[in-house]
Amino acid sequence: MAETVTYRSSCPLASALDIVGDKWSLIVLRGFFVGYSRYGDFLKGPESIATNILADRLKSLECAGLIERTSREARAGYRLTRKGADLLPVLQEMARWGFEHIAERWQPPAWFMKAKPKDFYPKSK
Amino acid sequence: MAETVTYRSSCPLASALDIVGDKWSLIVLRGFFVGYSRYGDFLKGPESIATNILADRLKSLECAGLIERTSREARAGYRLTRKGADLLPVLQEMARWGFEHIAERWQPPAWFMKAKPKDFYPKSK
DNA sequence: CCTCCTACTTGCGTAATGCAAGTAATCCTA
DNA sequence: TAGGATTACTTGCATTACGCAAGTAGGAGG
Repeated sequence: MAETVTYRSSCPLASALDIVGDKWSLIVLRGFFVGYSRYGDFLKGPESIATNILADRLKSLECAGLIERTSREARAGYRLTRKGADLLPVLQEMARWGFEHIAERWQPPAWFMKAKPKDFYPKSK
Repeated sequence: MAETVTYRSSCPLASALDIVGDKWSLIVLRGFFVGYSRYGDFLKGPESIATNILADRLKSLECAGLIERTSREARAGYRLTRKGADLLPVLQEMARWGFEHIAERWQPPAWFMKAKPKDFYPKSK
């Protein structure tokens, strides 16, 4: 796994994709918005992510500053940072699009579509 | 290249990612919103996409119904369908996030941030 | 102490991406 | 209208990401 992100250009969209532009990162992020916080929670999601991919994604999201560990010890959980929580609108628009344009998708819950990034900011410390 | 999309789950977000969840699809889409329409246009973008990847992405986006060829002949251009144009909000939110959270990114142009998918719908026929 | 559970790592095969070169059908100029 | 330039790709091969199955390490409970 790469330790540092290398950007293809200075385009904000392209750079965002250099961080989350893969098959799994945004799925893992989605987990945080529905209340997941520990490794095992994500494994139980409906897409059945492989254990090595999950470990890898958690590391890269932490490395990119979108999530952080709740403690230094083993068996710690993870939580969103502001940077990570601020991706919520992207997930919302993507979910809206998927529901509208792909047949037979689950309807995104209203609470999810109405939520604000601030609702998921880490408790101030 | 796969001819048909296989969905990991019925989650609208996950399914959207099954279509555009890779390093390049949304970058190619971005091109259409800034006026690109032909193969060579996309090659000149700031991220220097490889020719084989571009050909592959154009095929898969067409296959998924996000874009269509302007004619059946060789040397044809491509254009967005409604389904493709409707992804604009996703790109906008991603660009907004990238500009806000990654240092020294280009500021997304105001016209881009204010644009509506309808502005890019194909001419009715 | 011994076993279970959680949180990972490792190994290995397949698929996606990246780079360079090649090709075929136009188009453009002389 | 011949011939080179241009456009729109394809092909081959190396590297990186993903997917599956199995293994390990360390704390928690009994």
